[in-house]
Amino acid sequence: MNAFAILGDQVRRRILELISSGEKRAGDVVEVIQEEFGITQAAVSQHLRVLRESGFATVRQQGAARLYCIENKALTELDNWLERMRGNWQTHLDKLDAEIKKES
Amino acid sequence: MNAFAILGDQVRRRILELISSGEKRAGDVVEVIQEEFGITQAAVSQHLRVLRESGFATVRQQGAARLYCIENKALTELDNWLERMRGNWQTHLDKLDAEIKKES
DNA sequence: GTCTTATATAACAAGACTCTTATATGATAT
DNA sequence: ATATCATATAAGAGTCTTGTTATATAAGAC
Repeated sequence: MNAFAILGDQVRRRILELISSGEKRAGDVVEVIQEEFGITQAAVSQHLRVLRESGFATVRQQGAARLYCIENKALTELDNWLERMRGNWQTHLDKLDAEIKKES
Repeated sequence: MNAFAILGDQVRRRILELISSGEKRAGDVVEVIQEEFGITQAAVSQHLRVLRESGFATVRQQGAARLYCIENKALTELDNWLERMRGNWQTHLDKLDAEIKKES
């Protein structure tokens, strides 16, 4: 799965939001997601795994708990792509502008 | 499909790149995608449809051809989300910084 | 050690996605 | 009107995703 596909899932986006402001225990994430989406602990854990393996999140053990934290490197990839798209588009608009000015 | 899911597909991202610098005939898009991904005209047409229906692209008829163009509104949605994520993350980092300074 | 708590994994079912081939539509040319 | 070109749609197959239940692992409490 590529970075965009990872974010294609609503639940994963929400998890990222939850861990983006700082470390959260897996259990706390589960609690919120369960309330909001009504899915099982297992399902949430699988999403956490996807985020881990794709580099969107990092984990560390703390006692019996596991703390998840967002890793902004992956977000950067997305951002770069959007930036490039916007760039192309803008170039196009600029050309149109130039056309219009030439005509008038 | 949400905006992120739309971009989850490699082919669709490539199509967006192709039409981001200005209008392109469906046929021209098909040609490039076919060469790069080896899929049929029908498959490309289906992706174009997804992009159309999700608001990522607009079309207009020109003779027998249909011209596709990127619509940047949808990209904005993604951008906003990334911005917000980065914001949360940054706030978190700032807090850590403050912590460290207090300690030293 | 045994029990409990926190989390991950396995196996599988249901549904969504993305192709394919075949066919339809709609514009242009003759 | 018919043929052709450009593109879209339909129906179906295979695959991928995302859930579920059941179970495993691993840490801490007693």
